[in-house]
Amino acid sequence: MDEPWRGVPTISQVAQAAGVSRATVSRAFTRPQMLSQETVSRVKSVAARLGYVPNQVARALSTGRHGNIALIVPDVANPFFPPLIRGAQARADLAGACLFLGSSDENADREDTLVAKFTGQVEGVILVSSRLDEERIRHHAGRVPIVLINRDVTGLPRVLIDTSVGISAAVDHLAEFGHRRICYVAGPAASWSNQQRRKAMRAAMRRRGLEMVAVTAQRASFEAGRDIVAALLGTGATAAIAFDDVTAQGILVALAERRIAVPERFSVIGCDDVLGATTFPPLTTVSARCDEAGEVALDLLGDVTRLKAMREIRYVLDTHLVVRGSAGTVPAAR
Amino acid sequence: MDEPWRGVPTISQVAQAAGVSRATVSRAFTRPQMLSQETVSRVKSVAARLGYVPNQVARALSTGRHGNIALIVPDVANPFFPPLIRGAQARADLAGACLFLGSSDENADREDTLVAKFTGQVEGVILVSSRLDEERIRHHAGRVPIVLINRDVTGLPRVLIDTSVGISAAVDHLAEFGHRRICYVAGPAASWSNQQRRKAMRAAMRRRGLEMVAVTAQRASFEAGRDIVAALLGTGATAAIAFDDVTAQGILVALAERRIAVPERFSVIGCDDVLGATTFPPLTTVSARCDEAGEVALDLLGDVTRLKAMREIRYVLDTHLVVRGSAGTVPAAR
DNA sequence: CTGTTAGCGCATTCAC
DNA sequence: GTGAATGCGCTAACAG
Repeated sequence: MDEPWRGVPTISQVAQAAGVSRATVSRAFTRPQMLSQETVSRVKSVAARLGYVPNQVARALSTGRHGNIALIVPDVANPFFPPLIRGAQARADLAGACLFLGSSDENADREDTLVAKFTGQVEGVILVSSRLDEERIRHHAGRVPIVLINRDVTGLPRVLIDTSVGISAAVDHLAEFGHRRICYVAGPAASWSNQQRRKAMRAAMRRRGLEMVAVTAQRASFEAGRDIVAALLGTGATAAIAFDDVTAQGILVALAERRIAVPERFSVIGCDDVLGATTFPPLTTVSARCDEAGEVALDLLGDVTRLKAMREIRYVLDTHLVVRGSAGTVPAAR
Repeated sequence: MDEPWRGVPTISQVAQAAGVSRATVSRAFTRPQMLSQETVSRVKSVAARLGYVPNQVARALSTGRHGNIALIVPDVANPFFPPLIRGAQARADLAGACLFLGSSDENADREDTLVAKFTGQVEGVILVSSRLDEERIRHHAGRVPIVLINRDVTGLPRVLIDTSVGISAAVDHLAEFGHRRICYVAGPAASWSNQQRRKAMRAAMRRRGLEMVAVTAQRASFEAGRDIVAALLGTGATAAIAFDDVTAQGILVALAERRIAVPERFSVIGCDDVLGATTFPPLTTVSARCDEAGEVALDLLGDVTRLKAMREIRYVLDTHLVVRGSAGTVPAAR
């Protein structure tokens, strides 16, 4: 069995077998209404018998469009992204498009390489939580339509998950429990989300007249969260709001290892709501609609390529606090 | 700013600007060693100035190869797959290939559609935990090179994660703790892994002279695991081995909700080791090298397409038990 | 070493 | 309604 998959027939073979011209076969697939009912069905049946299927590559070269789009995320393994990918995937299906996936490993250079590799092979790319600097993003945007998720670059279409209201609610929630010194556990410095969350928390804390302290995790990961707790406890804070759920989960486990009960002796709140109630105790968190972000981004990309012009679009998704069991009364006040 | 990304120059423009033929420009990029140093650098500099970049689609049509490969998984959001995707991704990078991602949603028809959509646009496809029946898999394999992961179809190249030794060790582990009636919490019926695990457990139990019972979760998910505990407890078993870690985690949480301490009153062991120590208590599990599976599959696909022949390859990855804290002494024996 | 010629498989003007 | 001709952008013989 040598090269069994090479047996893909071309349009010419179908044309010959059906006794029509290649143009007719082509039209039978792309504009059936231009042909007589009979011709269409005859061509199609012959095509089916031969197992013919239009060559997408050739079609793309001819028409200039193939409907492929690229999605680049910092880390496939981070639970924040799968729902988003799934959302984009669903929309791509609806549009008959295929999705290229790239994982930059939180590395700007790798992300740069990926975009370059995809450009010319896709009709548009979606950059999620891009670690690229503005200049490089603009550079790429000049070569291929780009939609940003969780990155705020003026002039480019972007969908932003605005966690500020959720963060504010989280601070209120903690304040009502009597917490006065709260720590922000920061994520990647290059992350727009991180900057936005930090800023939102600072504002909320100031408004409440509370004292904000901060520690920084090296990376958005379970391990980073676990490693940060010594520093976290050192700040004297009685509660923490973490950059994301995964980091919060790391904190939860490290606290459990130290026999520090949550929320009795320490409260922690996460961000993104990607873990659901799978932690112990179930994590109180700021809910973000990451699946919707993926859907919207793909739709936007469709608009952008269809309109053949890059419009200034800033689509903002809001958030809210999901109260579960990881935040409670401040120890001193018990 | 109208269609700013349309300004991509073609090979002809570069050729003209550099005063050479199109073939020379082509060679400057694909086989520089065929040209004089000087010509190469001159062409490349002109190309760079014009912002030329070879059109991958045209190149693919001409050469018949584009180095794209497709990866189809049942559910991107299931933590089993991201590491695998990441492994494949890494290898694809090394090979200069781009990765198409498809998520079938555990649905055979959708998977079927996806494969068809990708075929003709990729050089090969990797099917992970395919839900397709053998006939359909073979059908597709006749049109495009296919490598299977966790699906055992004779004649097709496949990489299998053999959990039987790990399962056996898990049973031993539980037996040593005094458990005599152990429940297998099954996953998707169409899953090869599920069948394999069930069989391995049955064999191990029989060998030990223990009593095996079983319940079936609708789907491999946290919720399914949580919903199954009533039935699980109803079996009278004192321990459970779950189809995968996610299901096990659901069981853990449901048990916690019922104030049934793990492992004091009930022991649970997972499969895949995709959660690490993120659960409470940390999950004892059968470790599977899912990232390696992705790497191997991609390498295999490379071999297959390079050799232009589909060889019978059956690559088996083994597993072992990772002991953490979710299994312990049987209640009655305490 | 480099230019010339000829397609890759398809969609798309035009004629008929 | 359908066929013949042309080109998408590039690579691959074949010359020279």
